[in-house]
Amino acid sequence: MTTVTSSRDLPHPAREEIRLEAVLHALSDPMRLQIVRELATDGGELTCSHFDLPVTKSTTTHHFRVLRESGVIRQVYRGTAKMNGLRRDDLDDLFPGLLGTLLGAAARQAGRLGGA
Amino acid sequence: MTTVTSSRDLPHPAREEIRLEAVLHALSDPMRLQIVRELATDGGELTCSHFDLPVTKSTTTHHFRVLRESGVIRQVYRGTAKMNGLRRDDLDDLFPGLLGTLLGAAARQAGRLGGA
DNA sequence: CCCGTACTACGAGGTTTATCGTAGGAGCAG
DNA sequence: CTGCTCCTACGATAAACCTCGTAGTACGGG
Repeated sequence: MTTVTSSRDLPHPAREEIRLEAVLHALSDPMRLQIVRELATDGGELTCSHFDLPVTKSTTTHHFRVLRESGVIRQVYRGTAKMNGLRRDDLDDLFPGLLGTLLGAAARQAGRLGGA
Repeated sequence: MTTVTSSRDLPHPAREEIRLEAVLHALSDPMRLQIVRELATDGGELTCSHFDLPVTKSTTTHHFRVLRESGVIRQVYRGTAKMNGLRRDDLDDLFPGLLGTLLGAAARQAGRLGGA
């Protein structure tokens, strides 16, 4: 049972290699924070093309790579599509509560800025 | 009772102007994260010169300014010294639990990397 | 008034970053 | 095989960032 999901493989940092500074830097970009927020509310995996960001496709690819290389998301090919998912398990293990608090803070700010 | 602490005043963002992205960006630099960690463990106010960072004085000034302009710390002159303190009240109000979780994550990583 | 201490302002250098456009590879439907 | 869709790689550009050194300001002590 070799469970081949795809042929192309993408480099991810191991759990112990994830650095807090890199995670914070990754999330300090509005575009990337938005991506992570959508991934969190969905809960599962989303394709790159699902996101409708106000930047070109090239730039979107760049942001996804920053998120992956910092250890925030996991990316895997499925056919021609590339699925993206939060590394919730790893992040919660390394930094308990961080992801949740961060998402809460982002939601709070979004409500404050965009809300009535 | 005019409680004049100093003549020079430094520009701080108001509480509602503090942006999560700016806070995360400020804390994504190892030097600044270190500063914030020391300020947190101390609890009170510390002078700039108290910190012994592996960079020049100019660079240290720069980092303190980034922290102030992002709303993470409050700076005030007291004589020739400049006192630095965390804006715990404002941050806790805007982003409940964020500062604590962030400091916890930083401590955890420091223990993991530097510890036995 | 002069000097020392504490911090800043400004400019420069080198790296990183965000963004784009074009060209191209990998998989799937005919 | 042909085409289509999804995504990537590369190069370019302009902005931002970290770092430094030098010169300078503000305050307090003698």
